[in-house]
Amino acid sequence: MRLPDQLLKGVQEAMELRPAPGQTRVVVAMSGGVDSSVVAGLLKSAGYEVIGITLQLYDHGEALRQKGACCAGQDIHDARRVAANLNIPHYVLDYESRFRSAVIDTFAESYIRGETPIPCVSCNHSVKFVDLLQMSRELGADALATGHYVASRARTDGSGHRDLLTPVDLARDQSYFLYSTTQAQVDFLRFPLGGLRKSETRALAELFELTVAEKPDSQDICFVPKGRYQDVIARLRPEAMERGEIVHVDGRVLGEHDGIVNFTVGQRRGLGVHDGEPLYVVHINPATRQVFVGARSSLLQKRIALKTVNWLGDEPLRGAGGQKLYVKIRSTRPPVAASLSVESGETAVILEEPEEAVSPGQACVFYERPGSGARVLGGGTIAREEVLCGKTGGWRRNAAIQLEKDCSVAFER
RNA sequence: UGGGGCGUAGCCAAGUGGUAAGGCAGCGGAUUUUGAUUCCGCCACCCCAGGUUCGAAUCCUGGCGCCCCAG
Repeated sequence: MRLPDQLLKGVQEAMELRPAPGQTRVVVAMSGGVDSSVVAGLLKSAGYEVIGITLQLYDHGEALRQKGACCAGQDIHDARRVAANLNIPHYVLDYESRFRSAVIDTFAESYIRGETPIPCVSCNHSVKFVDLLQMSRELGADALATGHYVASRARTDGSGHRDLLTPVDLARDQSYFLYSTTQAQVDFLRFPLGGLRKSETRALAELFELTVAEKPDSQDICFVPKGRYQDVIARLRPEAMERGEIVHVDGRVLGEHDGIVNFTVGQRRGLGVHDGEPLYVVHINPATRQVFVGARSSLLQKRIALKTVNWLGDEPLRGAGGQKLYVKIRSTRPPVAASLSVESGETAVILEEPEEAVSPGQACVFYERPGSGARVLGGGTIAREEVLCGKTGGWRRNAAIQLEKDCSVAFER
């Protein structure tokens, strides 16, 4: 099959690799899905020397037939077939133990701490962009390409670095999951789908006659069979399933729950308690196993403290305090205006308008502006920094919402 | 054992003769490469038994249960 010259030229330009494609070796991270398969096809068609690598990340037994997963069982077969059809070398690497410690264990730890983790983030910044990237270098590759819907572009300041950008197809934007990618990793990575819409990718898959052309998009956590992540945690850290109180922010105990693992800040359903108006999880205290709930309005928050911040801006993070930017605190909503605060080593974001359900453990991702082609300036993990009131069991946050006047006992920062 | 009130889904609750609002909780689905959110859909023959009526959750009678006031 032959692709339009314009498309191939576009791919080459987006890759921004020095020698001609024929002298350039690119490793493609192939998950077995449509997107990364199309990337392999595109690069091969554009003349690059393509090597496909698929990571085997978790058990190939029970998850074998799971739909919408990646990186195990059927998906590995799919990737292998695609590579064979495209006539490119393909390797399957066993990263199970690495994945278990870097992603699955971390995932469980986070819930134990009363947070809501994003396994895709830790997978990207550990296994994929550290181990796989290292492997790519060892294979003599000039770049590692993935099927993520993000873009990147060489800077014009002569630094030799690249910027991470939001993609054309904002409905598919995956930059939220890639904020922790370091500058060095960004420099080596390429994202050939950043300029395409998902529908175009599907069309290309048809054109390449890929067996995965109609495969459904992946969904849910890849290593969790049947979407019950609680089961995974229960096996790893049973203490996350211990019962505890469900407490209204005004101090009333409304009921009991079956473990803090079942809750995330901002959650409404599945609480099992009622109070006339809808109740949302407002705070989780892992030490006492209390889950605090309250009205939707008590979820509003303007200041977001961050930890483990990754900064991709021009000047060092230290000097970036006060910088205006846009942030996303969840993957599926457009970024909102905010400013950066860097004080005595602590990074926080001050939102121009309060947001509800800022969930600790989730990501706060920085953008220079809304829309496509915007620079991703990094991001951080949303930290827990609430203050509990020992006296009444009531709760307040940042003094912004004062529910109790007599709060004196401040702990867990 | 005098007086008064009440009994509608798991909870709150509207409906006083015309064929059961709404909210909370729950369940199902859509959306989503995390978790959530959001959205859509589902969810009662009205304490029981008789009676009046073309027709009763609504009226009458009798039960049963609960609450309050009084002593």
